[in-house]
This record gives sequence, C-alpha cells and structure tokens, in this order.
Amino acid sequence: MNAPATPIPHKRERRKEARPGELLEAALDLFVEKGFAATRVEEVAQRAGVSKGTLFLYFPTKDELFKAVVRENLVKHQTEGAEEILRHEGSAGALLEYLMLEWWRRYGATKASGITKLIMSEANNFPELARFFQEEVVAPGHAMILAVLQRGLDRGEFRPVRLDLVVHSVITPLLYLIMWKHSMGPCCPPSEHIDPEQFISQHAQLLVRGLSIA
Amino acid sequence: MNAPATPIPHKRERRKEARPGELLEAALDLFVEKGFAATRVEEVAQRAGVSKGTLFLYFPTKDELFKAVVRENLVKHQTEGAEEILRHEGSAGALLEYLMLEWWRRYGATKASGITKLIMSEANNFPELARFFQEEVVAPGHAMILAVLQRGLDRGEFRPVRLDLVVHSVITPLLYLIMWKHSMGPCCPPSEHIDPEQFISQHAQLLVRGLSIA
Amino acid sequence: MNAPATPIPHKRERRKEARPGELLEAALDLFVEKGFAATRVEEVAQRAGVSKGTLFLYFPTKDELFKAVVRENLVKHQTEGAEEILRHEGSAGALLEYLMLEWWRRYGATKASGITKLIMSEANNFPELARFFQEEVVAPGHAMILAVLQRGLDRGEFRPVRLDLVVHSVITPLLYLIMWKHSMGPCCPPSEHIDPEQFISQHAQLLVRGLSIA
Amino acid sequence: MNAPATPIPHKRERRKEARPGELLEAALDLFVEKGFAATRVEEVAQRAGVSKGTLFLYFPTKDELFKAVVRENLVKHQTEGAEEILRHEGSAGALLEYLMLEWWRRYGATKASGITKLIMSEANNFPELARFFQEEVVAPGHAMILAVLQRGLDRGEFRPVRLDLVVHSVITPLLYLIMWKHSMGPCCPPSEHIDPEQFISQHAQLLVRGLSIA
DNA sequence: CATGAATGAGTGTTCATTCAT
DNA sequence: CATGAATGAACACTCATTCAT
Repeated sequence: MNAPATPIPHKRERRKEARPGELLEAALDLFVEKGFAATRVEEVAQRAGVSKGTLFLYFPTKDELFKAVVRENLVKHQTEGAEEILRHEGSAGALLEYLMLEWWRRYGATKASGITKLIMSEANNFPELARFFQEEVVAPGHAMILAVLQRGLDRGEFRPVRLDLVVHSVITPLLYLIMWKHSMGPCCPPSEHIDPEQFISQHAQLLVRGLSIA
Repeated sequence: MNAPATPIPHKRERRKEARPGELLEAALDLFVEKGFAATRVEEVAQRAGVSKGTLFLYFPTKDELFKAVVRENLVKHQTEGAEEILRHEGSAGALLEYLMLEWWRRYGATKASGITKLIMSEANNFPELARFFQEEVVAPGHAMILAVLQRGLDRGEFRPVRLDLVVHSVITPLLYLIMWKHSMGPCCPPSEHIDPEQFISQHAQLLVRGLSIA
Repeated sequence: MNAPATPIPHKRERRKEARPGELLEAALDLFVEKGFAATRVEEVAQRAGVSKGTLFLYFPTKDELFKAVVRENLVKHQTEGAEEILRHEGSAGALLEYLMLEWWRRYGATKASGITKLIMSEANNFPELARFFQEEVVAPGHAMILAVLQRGLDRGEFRPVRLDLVVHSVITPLLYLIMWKHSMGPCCPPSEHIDPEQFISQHAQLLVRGLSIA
Repeated sequence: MNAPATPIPHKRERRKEARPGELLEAALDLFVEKGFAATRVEEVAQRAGVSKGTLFLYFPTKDELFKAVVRENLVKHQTEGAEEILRHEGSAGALLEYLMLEWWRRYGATKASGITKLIMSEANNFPELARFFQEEVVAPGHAMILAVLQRGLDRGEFRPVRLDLVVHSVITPLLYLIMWKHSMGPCCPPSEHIDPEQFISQHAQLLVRGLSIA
C-alpha cells in the first residue's frame, strides 16, 4: 500500500544503541548508592537523560533492570587475564599478591565493584541473582585462586593446609574493602580511611608468610 | 442457640513491659531476612502478635524501629568480656585466635549478627546509624584488637608491621562470614558452605604465623 | 453474700461531679482554637487532667462531646436579663446600644463566644446542631431585638423600615467581632486590631441615627 | 465469544492544561461543603474525574491544594473594577451602596465566596493563609472603602466620625451574609432566609443616613 | 470509677507501570 | 521510538474507640 520507502539514514542509531547502556550505568550508580528499594526508576531515567517511559521500553520491570545491571557489570571484568596469570613466572606468593592487587585495581577500585556490594545487600530479595553470581563469578574466582595456591603447594613453596579455606582468606580483604568503600566509607570520618593497596599488600604478605614452609 | 463458648484466648493482652522486646525481636528477624524496605511494619506487628497500631505505640516511626533494633542488638554483645580478654595469660597469638573464635560464637553465629549485615546494606540510607555503628562498635573493636597486637609486639612475639592494617586483617574474615551467612549462604548449594570456626582458626593461625618473628 | 457495707464517705464526689465540666471547658477551648476535626480527644482529656478512657466514660463519642460543648455553653448566657431589658426606661435607641454593648461584655468578650464561632464553622457537618442553635439562640435573640426596635417604631422614635432586616444590621457587628476574635485575630498584626466597644458603640449610633425620623 | 465491543470511552484522557482547574473547582466545592478536614482527597479527584494519584501530580499536598484553592478564588475577584469605582460620579453615599451590592453580586453570591467562610473557619489551622488573606484581600478592601468614605467626608457629605470603624460597619453585613449562606443557611427553615440585596441595600442606606450631616 | 494499652478502619502519599499521543 | 500524563495498588501512620485491669 505504501510507496516503497527510500532508505532513511539511521541518524539516531548510535544514540539508540547507547540508551540501554546509559540507563544501566545510571542504575548501577543509584542502586549502589541507595539500594534497590530506595532507588526510584524515575531518578534512573533522569540521570540517563530519558523519560521514565523510555526506561520501560528497554527493561520491562524494575526487577529486570536490576538483573540487567548485575549481569552487565559482572561478566565483563572477570575472566579477562585469567590465562595470563596462570602463565605467570615467579613464586606463587608473589603471584598471589600481584593477583590481589591487580584485581583491586581493575575491579575493586572501579565503580563496577558496586554491584558486588549490591548483590551482597540484595541477595535475599533476588535469590536467582545470588545463584547467578555464585556460579558465574564466585566459583570461577575461587578456582583461579585455588589454582595459584595449589601451584605453591606443588612447588613446595607452601605448607599443606586447607587451601579451600585459604581461598577465603585471600578473597576476604577484597570484599571487605569493597563493602567499606560503598557502605561505611562515605559516612565515616576520614581518619578511618584505609589505604587499600597497602592493606592488600600487607595482608597478602602475611598470608604468604603464614603459608610458607620455613 | 449458641454453642457453649470455649474460652476465647485473650484478645487484648496487656503487657507493656514485654512488648518492645517482642517487637524488636520480630523486627530483627524480618529486617535481616528481607531488608529494611521490603519489611512491612504490619508484618512485624503480626509476628510480634500485636496490631499495627500497637507497634506505633512504642516506636514512632519505621525508621526509629530500625534504629532501635540496631542499637538493641549491637550494644548488647559488644564490650562484654573486654577486660577478661586483656587479662588473658598466654601468647598474643593464642589470644588473637581465641578472641576471634569467641566473637564468632557469641555474636557472629547469632541471629543478631544480621544487623551488622543490615548496617552494611543500609548504611547509605541511614548515615547517622552508620556513624553510630562506627563509633560504638567498630572503633572500640579496633582498639581492643590493636591492644592485643601491640602486646604481641611489645613482648617480641610479633614483627614490626603496620598493626593498624593488621587490625583489618583480623576483622575481615569475621565480617566475611557474616555477610556470607546472611547474603549468599541461604541461596547457595551446600557444597559451598564454609565451616566458620575452621576458617577462623586457620586464618588466625596464618596471620599469627605471618606476624611471628622467626 | 457480702457483709453489709458501712457507708463509705463520698470523698471524691466533688471531684467526680466536676469532671464533665472540666472536660467541656477543655473541649471548648480546643474546638474553638483548632476546629472539631483538628482537635484530638486525647488532647482534650489531657488538658482536663484525665485519661482518654475517662473522657469516653462521660461522652460516648467525639461527636457527642462536641454537641455537649455547644449545648452547655449556649443556653447559659442567653435569656438572662431578657426581661430586665424590656422593662428598661429611656429611648429605644439608647436601649439598643446598651443591649449590644452588654451582650458583648457578657458574652462576646467571653471565652464562651467561641462556640458561636464553632457553630458557624462546623454547621455543615452538624446540621442538627445548627438547627438547635437557630431555634434556641438565634430566634429568641432576634425576637428580643425586634421587640426593642418595634418599641422605637411604636413610640415614633424610628422611621418605618423593614425591622426584620434591621435585626440583622444589629447583630452583624457582634458576629463580626466574634469571628474576628477567634479566627483572624490571633494571626494578624496588632495594627489591625479593632476596639470592640468603640466599634459597637459607633455602629449602634449610626444605625439609630439612620433609623431616626428627623 | 466476546460481544463486539462498543467503543469504550477514553479512560486515560490527556489534558494537562485543564486538570488543575478542574481539580481546583472540585476541591472548592467539597471544601466549602464539608470543610477541609472532612474532605477526602480521593473524593476531590473523583469529582474532577481523575484518580487520586493524578491529584498529587499537580498538588504535592492536601494542604497545598487547599492553599491553591484559596489563592485561585480570592485573588481573582478582588481588585477588579477598583479604579472604575473610584472614578464613579455621584454621591459617596450612593457609591457606597453600589459598591456593596456589586461586591455581593460579583463575589458574595458566588460559589467562590465559600472560601471566605473557609478561611474564617480554618484560619487557626492555616496561619499563613490567614495572613495572606489579610494582606491580599482584607487590607486592600479596607483601603478602597476608606477612600470612598473619605471622599464623602471631604465633600462635606459625611460627618466626622471614626471612618476606620465605619469601614467595619460597611463590611460586616457582607461577611454576615456569606457566613450565613455557607453555615446556617442550608440547615435552617426557609422562613429564616434573608434577601441579601434588600438587606445590603437597607443597611447601606441606614449607614449613609447615619453618617450624613443633616 | 479510672486507667492506658490495644485496636483497626481510614487517610494521605508514593511509585512502578501503562498507554494515548 | 519517545514521551509524560495517568493510574491504582500498596504502604506508613493516625486516632477515635474499646476493654481488661
């Protein structure tokens, strides 16, 4: 019925493609800052520079928006550099410290680390997300750390201890820093601020020393 | 015409003394389980066996109820046994491990530890509470741990390292366990469960070993 | 079954008798000041120095309390001195002014005048009260004023005009002052305050002059 | 299976421009009829043909709605024709009567006059509104009447009396009629009804006669 | 009689979601 | 696609009224 349309140049396409990303970014900020419930979708839309209606064009539900935020920000930074690390030369202890510091620099210090805080905070209300996080992020992370520890054991660097528990000793300061950064940090006197890298470094060294055979 | 009435349980029970406590307990349960926002005051009242109106007889606001829950549960378990611990005989290392395990048993393993998770989650929405927590709970806790560490240093047990950072290395596994317990724990496969006391024990020993002079 | 009781001396009887009166007084104050809806029964009880429950011992309902307040305060000051006035010697004009001033002094300037304001304000929500007021207060008052005016007419003091309307011209400043006193007065700059007696006096004289034959 | 649908009337009508006006009108009606407290916002919305939520789109609060109603209806009718009147030819006495009758016709007889009653009733609960009313309505009105009276005095029409008090003698019947109309009127037997214009007319003439030199 | 703890229906207000334009 | 006006279910909180003590 219609006259054959001449192809209209896709002027706003870049913009269009960008929308969901901008929304996700805005949502991440706000969810991290105020929690899921205390964040109004209108605020998210506003910060992304669109109308409330538009948000619902891309995400059918506030819940879905939340899940999208999590999915989006989790998978990215994870496995990158996994192999690089395993091919690393040098002692397992040094590798461990390097690993921790690097993870902090690339992820923990980033805004993206907010979703880790987010998941911790909202896990009970979004059990599926918690499982998703566990499977996609925690488990692989554990595996990688365990591999490093195992190497230290195999090479006679470390004493035989319960490596599965050491994994938690490795992870805990990172999580601790993230929670601090996004929870108490903004509320507390600057006298209480921790220097993350120094803390991580010393913690790593204490662990390595504690693990070493001699 | 009417069937002989079986004694109807007292509808309007009068026990002013007990009410606040029952409400706080119910509120603690629900806040921990579902978070602040997702908890309805009516539900709290119901679980405490009273009507919505009664709750507002004791707590003028949902916010105040929350704060009361926090104050109630935090301050209780805190400084108890502080002196006992400092008068402890034996090595600083052993004391440290004892301290951590004991704190876990008395608080971490308790339902009350849920409010620590709660504060982490809601800190940004209740800045005054965050400060309260910082001042009344975190700071004293830090001081006590620091005292133990300092003793180890003074006695020549520990190497000179940044003790203020070690404090965080001591606290972090406890916080980690709490977050895990109240966030991911309930959602995750049992294969992933951590044995808290074993983890704490090994973590403490690693730290002590890492701190020791030899 | 009980041993015959020795008559207990009525110690608190005076107090008991006084209760309803104190409640009515407190209620009058508050209703006038804040209106019916904005007045809390608890506040009334408090001001009367009793508990909320006691109030409901004497007045089954907030509505009934209101009606009681109105009934109590209306009938008292009304017809007293009616006959005295009619036996008054001297000109109808002088009598009119005297009447108005006296009414103001005995009632308008009193706290009790608040119920007139009250009825004006709440008439729509309490139609029966409005009718009661109309019949018990307004109509007799009108009649009395009309009688005075009629005497002036009969004696050749006044011109023949619509006396039924003059009645309103006589009443209106009194009502005006009452409304002002209880509504705008407390909110407005003192520069706007009216001297009631001077106003009434001049108003009366203007009316009388306007009515006079010459 | 379904019967062919008759065209369903638009549920979600979109007309931002019109809404506030419709809401204000509905609110005026109900506030006047039932008072501030007894009026439910939902009822207002319903009468305006919108949902409760929509009302809060335009007025953030019930209080604000009330204030808006007052402002809307007061300021409109006020100063219109002020200059026209002052340029009026003829005696000050005639002007006075004209003024009063005209004000009644344009405002007093209107539905909008209900808010004057409303302000009288609620002044204590909305002190700022009372002041607003005093400054924006009462004071200018007084000034205008005073100007007319002063002209009468200057021209030798009126005797020297306290004109500031005469102002009140001029205003009081108008207020009286408004209060009557919105309070007792609807509740009382028709035998008691006053003819406003006849009353105003005669009142004005009595005043003018009372003021006149002869 | 007096109390005041307890109640629960009722109200103002919020906010995720829809949909006509 | 985008908008933002409109919706209405949901919730915190109030307060007149009841009743065990």
